[in-house]
Amino acid sequence: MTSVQLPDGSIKEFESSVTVKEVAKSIGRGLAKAALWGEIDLQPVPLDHKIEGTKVPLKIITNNKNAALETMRHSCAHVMARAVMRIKKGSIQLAFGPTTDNGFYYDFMLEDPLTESDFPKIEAEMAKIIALDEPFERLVEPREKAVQICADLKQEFKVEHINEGLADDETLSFYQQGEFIDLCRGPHIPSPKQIGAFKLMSIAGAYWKGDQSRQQLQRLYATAFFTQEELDKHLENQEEAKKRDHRVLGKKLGLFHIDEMVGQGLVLWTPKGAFIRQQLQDFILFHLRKQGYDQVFTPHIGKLDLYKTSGHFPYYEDSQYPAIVDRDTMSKLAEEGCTCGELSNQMSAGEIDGYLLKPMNCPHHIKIYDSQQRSYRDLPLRLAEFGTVYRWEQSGEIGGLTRVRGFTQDDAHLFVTQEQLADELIGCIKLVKIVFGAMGMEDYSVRVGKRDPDGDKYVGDPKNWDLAEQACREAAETLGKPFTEEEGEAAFYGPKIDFVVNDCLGRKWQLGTVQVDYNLPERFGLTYIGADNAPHRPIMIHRAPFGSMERFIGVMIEHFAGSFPLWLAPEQARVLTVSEKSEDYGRKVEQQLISAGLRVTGDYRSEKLGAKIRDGRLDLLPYMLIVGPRDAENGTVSVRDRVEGDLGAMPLAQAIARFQQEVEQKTVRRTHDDGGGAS
RNA sequence: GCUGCUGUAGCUCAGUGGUAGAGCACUUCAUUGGUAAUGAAGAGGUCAUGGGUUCAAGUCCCAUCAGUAGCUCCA
Repeated sequence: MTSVQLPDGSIKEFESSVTVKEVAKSIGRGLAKAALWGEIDLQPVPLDHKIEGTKVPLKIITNNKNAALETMRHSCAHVMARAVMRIKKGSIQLAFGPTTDNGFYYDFMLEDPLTESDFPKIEAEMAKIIALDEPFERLVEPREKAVQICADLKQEFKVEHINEGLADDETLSFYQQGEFIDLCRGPHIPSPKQIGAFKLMSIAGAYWKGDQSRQQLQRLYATAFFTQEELDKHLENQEEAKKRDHRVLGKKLGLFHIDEMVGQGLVLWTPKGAFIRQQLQDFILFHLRKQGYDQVFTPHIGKLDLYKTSGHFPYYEDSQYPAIVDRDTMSKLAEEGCTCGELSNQMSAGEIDGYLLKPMNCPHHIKIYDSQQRSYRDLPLRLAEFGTVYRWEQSGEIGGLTRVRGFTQDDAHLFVTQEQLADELIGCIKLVKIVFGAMGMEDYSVRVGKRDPDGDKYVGDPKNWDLAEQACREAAETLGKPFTEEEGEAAFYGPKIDFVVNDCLGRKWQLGTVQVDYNLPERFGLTYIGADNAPHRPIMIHRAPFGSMERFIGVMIEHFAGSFPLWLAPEQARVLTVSEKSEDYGRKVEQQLISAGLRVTGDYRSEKLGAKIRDGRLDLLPYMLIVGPRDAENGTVSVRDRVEGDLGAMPLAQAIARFQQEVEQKTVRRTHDDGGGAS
């Protein structure tokens, strides 16, 4: 008599000993098919494991749970580490080897560093280890013994981790497979044969415990799946994702250029990309006017004094372009043999003045606020500017449009009273909603950053902070989608709401942001005269629905996979002539469309129609207008739609009306094969 | 900034120490066609930059610049 207790507490009874597989079968055929292995008391057991006894606690692990995949991948990480230890000479320190969304990695410190040329050897060794089919055996040891084991293995990271990271654990578990033993919480798969297919992906540097001041380790990335088909599918998806990468599409579609000679992270907008950017600006401007914003312009530089008052200099000096010093001062300093360090010290001390390329727009806007006396009747004052700012981002961090050194924020600063704060925040959120809504971007996450209750770095009255955090929360609620509240994520000057999207490779980027600020009004001594005829301190809201035009457009290119909706497409339609005989009619059609306000070009080459259509498809044109003798005779165009394909001939006026309506309504139409939006 | 990889024609890439290559794009000519590639010819290069090794360097070594995967950072 054997009985098994399932995770839901139910008991299954059997006449004699049973295998895990048989238990699964007794529950259902589907489960038996999906079952990969069992788990008894955290110990994985294979499907043919014989269960005996009463009330044996059994969990059946299936393929359709991510947990199974993660367990298998983590076991594969052990196999990989074991293979590396067999292959590489010299000392090898193991760090951590967790799973990630797409696979797993293991961190090593090696005397003989890894390179990609080691991959085939490591993969072959892994295959050998898997073929041996040795189980992962769990060992539980008391602290002292555990430390001793790691010390004997000369695994100093593990010793440190037991003493610090796992200081509260009385016992520690290890998993051993053949000669390889590793401190590990588990669980593992019952047999390495469960690792269906694996592949080493890349090597990268990573700091021990994520701390830049600690040792830099080598991180070996890999992935694994239960079947070769799944791995192949994954690799194919990765390839597809690369094709919609905005850096690839930007080049292919001629949207922007970044030139070595101009400088790292400095974007040159080509006509097509500039057009898209202008459309987006016009779009948001329309809504800003409706919401009572005032547009301003401010210069790209400002005196150091401005940033000393704001507190951005010298505190953020390292992430700014060096200050601009006037010519006379510069030559005097050069004669004195002044070093960069001295120059910087003198600047912070205020001994010499200079100008900074603006790293943000707020100080300039504050000075506009402060340029006249303000009454409570003037508030809220909303100053908006597409303000270009420059930041000295670390060289290794720069890439494409998503992290650059010069970028334009769709910035605005709202000067409000405490009573107005909540409503104004809701207004800001509304704009963000309009932006994401117009793009059909639904897949973004919202984070409300609150102060750390134990922190002491925050400026402003705690009572006002409570009100502001509450206001942020309520504003976020108006989005009608879930958001996270994160303690300690607020800036020191106020709470904020951030909007984060993923790019085509799964990296997260913050786009829109709405931030409450108690600090700058204080530092600049801003006031307004209240109804009580006494001066009061306004509160500032910094907000940018797009975030930066560069980053937003980068993410947007990937979201649409380059197939922009008609209102954003730089080239909305192209006239294709069937032969040169129809060129006159084609040019007439092109001209009429242009007169109707559409962005249209013509392809009058002596190519075959098929070739012209192919080129148009590759350029991701929303519409192609095919004209031949038949159309010339009937005054029609044959419309080829990016989504629907050939729509047949229709009168030119009908086609124009259709396009104008689609532009007017900012319709977002998605083809089925463009992935449905990675962002 | 750090670790790994990469840099060859406008683009995508081949080229393991011995005369610089392909496809696409471009130009010209022929062709005049109805929904994803007509044919032929031509032009196009300081092999990222600067040093070094060698009889000889696109190829090997070093440095710099840039790109890239990741780490760290991001007012």
